[in-house]
Amino acid sequence: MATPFHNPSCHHCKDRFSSIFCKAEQCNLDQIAEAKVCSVYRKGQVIFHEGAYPFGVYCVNDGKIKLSHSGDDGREQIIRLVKAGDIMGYKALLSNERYTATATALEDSSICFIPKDLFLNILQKDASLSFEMMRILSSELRKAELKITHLAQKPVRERLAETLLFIKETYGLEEDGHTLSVRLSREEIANLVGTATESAIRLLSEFKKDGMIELEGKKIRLLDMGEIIRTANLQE
Amino acid sequence: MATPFHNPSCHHCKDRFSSIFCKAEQCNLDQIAEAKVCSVYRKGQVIFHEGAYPFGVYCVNDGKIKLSHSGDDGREQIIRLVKAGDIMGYKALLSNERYTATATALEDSSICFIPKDLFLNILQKDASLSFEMMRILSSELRKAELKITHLAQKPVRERLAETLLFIKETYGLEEDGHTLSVRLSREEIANLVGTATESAIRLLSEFKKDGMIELEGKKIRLLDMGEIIRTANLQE
DNA sequence: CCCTGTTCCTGACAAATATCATATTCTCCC
DNA sequence: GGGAGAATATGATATTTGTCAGGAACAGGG
Repeated sequence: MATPFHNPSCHHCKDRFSSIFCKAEQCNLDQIAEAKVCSVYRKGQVIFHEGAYPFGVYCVNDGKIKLSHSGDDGREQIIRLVKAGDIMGYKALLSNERYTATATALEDSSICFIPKDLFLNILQKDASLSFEMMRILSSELRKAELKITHLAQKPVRERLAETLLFIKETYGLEEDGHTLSVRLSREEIANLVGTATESAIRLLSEFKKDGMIELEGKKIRLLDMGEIIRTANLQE
Repeated sequence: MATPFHNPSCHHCKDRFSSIFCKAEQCNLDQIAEAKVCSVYRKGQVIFHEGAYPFGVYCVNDGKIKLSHSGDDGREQIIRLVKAGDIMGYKALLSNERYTATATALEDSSICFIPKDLFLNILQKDASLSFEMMRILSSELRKAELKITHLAQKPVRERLAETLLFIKETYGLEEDGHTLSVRLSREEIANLVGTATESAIRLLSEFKKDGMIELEGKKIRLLDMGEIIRTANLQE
């Protein structure tokens, strides 16, 4: 299972200015810093499971995580990519229901756990934290609705290009300025796009043939951003 | 344009126990009751437009409204059906961006408008109201993510059956216990399902032939709920 | 190092769905 | 009531996408 380790301090967390907690009042931050438990999860490890009851909220200190639904026939649909500074598991907590998604580490990650009672308690007291929470929820909802529209209306080719851009937005590029700084299997890419693995593979090959990208194992280099954006056919 | 009329009182609103405002403190409710402006919108009228800036939040006193994105190629995707007691326009307000959806009345509706400053102000002060707001956002997000999974993984036939169930859940049935109490065009149904209008029409005909539903103009009667549920193939 | 299981890739084919064309029916307005 | 325009219905066809099959490349463990 996950390995606990010396808690990194919230006050020195490298994401303390970008995460939701940058809005929290100092005294509340102190409480969180004291109560939280941090653990290291290895690549592939599950942080929480769809169907389980939530006991708190997770704040990613470092690493990359995917959140996915397991569809009826067992196929996975990735609904969110989580990065350092992001929190996860709040939806289930707020609506007091079970997790609707499974969180799996895409690489070794260190993740802090904040107990339910404390988090909800602080949320009640700290208006600016709860406002920030609403902002996050609104923005996720907006993205989800856009994704619904695109799934319903855009062909796989456009959605794949869009997904590449989305991965870049989320996790950024490596030092070379081209390579996506996350390693995803073709199946994971397909599950992000919402298509069959073979279709994703085929289209990636096409993109490569067209000079838009370069493939080397799980490395994906975005060569022609202009053409990728054009292929994604975004208007909004 | 919309016709203003004598404001219905929040304190006697038939939805005061089910809407988000049932959680608000009394004094805040008073403020809202005083500041709000209510208007009647005729069927087909637009309440707010995608791309416009929000000046407040809308609370539906009576009627039925659709919220839709206009896709790149002009095809509409319906992302939410709104009923009496629901609020709308909060996403744009909270994230301080423009509307991402257009709200159109599906039938004559009376809708209250609550100015932005007041709403945000009260949200800051009233912890239980803002908690309720988070609950609503979480639940919408959950629904949106489920829809993403289904769009990506389920065939149109199943999604259509699911959509019929969804319409029933949202707007309920008429007195006969079978007829959906909303009149939607075939195109609107298709835009809810995320498919071509012709496909929706064809499948509705099939459902009818199979005895699951009965069609009479825009009236849809759900005859065999068991079979509809089975066709929707819901597991979650 | 080799073996084994997994992932990746490509081709052939099948199924699902969209598109186009054309009736038919409905609706609303004069 | 009659006519114009829209909505609905249905068939034929094209396109997109998924599925299946088989081989190549790769990764990890003994």
